[in-house]
Amino acid sequence: MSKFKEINIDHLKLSCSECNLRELCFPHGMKEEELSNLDAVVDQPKPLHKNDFLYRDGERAMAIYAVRSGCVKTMTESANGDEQIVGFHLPGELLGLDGFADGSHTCNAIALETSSVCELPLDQIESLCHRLPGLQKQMRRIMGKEVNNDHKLLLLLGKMTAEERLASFLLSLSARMEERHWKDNEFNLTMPRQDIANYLGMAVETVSRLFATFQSEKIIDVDRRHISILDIKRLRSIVGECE
Amino acid sequence: MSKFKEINIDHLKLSCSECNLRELCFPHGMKEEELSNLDAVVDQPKPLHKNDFLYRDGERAMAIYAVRSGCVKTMTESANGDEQIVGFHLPGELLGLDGFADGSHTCNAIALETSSVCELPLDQIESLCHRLPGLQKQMRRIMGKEVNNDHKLLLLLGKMTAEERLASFLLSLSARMEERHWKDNEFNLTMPRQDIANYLGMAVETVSRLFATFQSEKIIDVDRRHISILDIKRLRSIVGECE
DNA sequence: CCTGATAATTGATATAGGTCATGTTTTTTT
DNA sequence: AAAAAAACATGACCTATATCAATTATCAGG
Repeated sequence: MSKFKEINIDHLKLSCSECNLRELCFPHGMKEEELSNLDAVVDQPKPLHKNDFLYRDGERAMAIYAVRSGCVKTMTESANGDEQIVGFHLPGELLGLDGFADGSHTCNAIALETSSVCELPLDQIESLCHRLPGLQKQMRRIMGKEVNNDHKLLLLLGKMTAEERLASFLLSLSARMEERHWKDNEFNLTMPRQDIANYLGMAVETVSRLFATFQSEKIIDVDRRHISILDIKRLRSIVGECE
Repeated sequence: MSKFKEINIDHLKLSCSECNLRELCFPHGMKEEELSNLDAVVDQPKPLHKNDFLYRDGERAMAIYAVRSGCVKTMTESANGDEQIVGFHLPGELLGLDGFADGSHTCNAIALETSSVCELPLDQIESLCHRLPGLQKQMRRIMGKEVNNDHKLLLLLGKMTAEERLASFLLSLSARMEERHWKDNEFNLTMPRQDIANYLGMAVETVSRLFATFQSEKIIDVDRRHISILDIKRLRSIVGECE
């Protein structure tokens, strides 16, 4: 038995000003006194478990969300039932902007593993943005980022080969790991191959085969969901980036 | 010689409150007195000619733009030089949000034909949104729409067959024609086949062949750039929408 | 610790749609 | 009006990647 008392950290609210993700998240570029205003409205509900929905297509949009830990995927559904994953959201990344157009979400947000999120309620955003110019500006930046992200993905799906897509995916993950001051050459995939395949617009089998190829070419090392990037230059040259 | 005096309509400013596109554009949902505030800052520079750039990738973002007449395409460039068209913007539709992330545009915006646009200068947006809650709300709606649009396109590129893509494209155009109270079953394409192909992630030849197939099946009538939709139900069933 | 279920790999085969080549029509330039 | 250049169409062929099938590895629950 531990001599420490067990406490339920679910109910411990971590303030934005103390959050180590603040530079990636809502608070980016905000002043100290603005942050305390933000803290007052940001809620942290209990964590999501694997496969829990954060929100569903068609549901009324109540908030925008920031991932605090774990990973959340967003996916659109088509008329005839097939789905396209449009994003994997890592800690510090935001989601829920799809509800801005007409007040209802247009995609599903599902936790890939146990994850906690922070909520910024929509009904408070208006007044909050009015009081905090920093937040207003950050909101615009966030949306711009989302749009740019989507554009990159459109380019990937529209113009790249399967090999380029997977290389691009790994590079994107690596870069985002670095942003979080985590190891950028060694990380775990939080999603199954199926989800990677769906996101990149190809078949699972192709993902498997490409992982095998990259491994045999000593570009990466794959152990189940654990990825080590051995030759990032090769990855970059595959997607066509000059050094 | 005409007995009427020639006037340069380029310098005639049409106010937002009088614009017949106002319900699709910035003014949507705004009150009468808010509109006059909007009018005061919206600029209408001289028209763009075919192939003129409205803005370029990397350029500092100065404004967000609304198409008033004509059509403007936006395209992203990849590291290795290939391009993906991410949108065709019809009158009343907005563009330029890609500059919100870090103040610089990340795509090129090019006129497909002689087009005029209205500009809402970025440096005035902040104070204007502060004064006009209606604009603030509309800005959010606009961004949500952009995100939803991109998601639909991701689904198209990630999951649909060439046939479904082209059908989907025609249906989207038709719906947008209707929004503008134009004929929704008969319209002219403003873009060459090459651009359609690029946008839909396929080869020009495939676009040509599919137009021919659709025509032979009496789904549409194609005469060069003129499209008549003969059987919209068939188009809907191709993309998998139930009636 | 087993056991069915899920996830991942690997091989064989098929095909949607790309690429190449050629011809025609339309548009632009001189 | 002629020439050059785009834009578009159509046929023949090919390839990247999907699909199908079978096998192995991993995981979640009793």
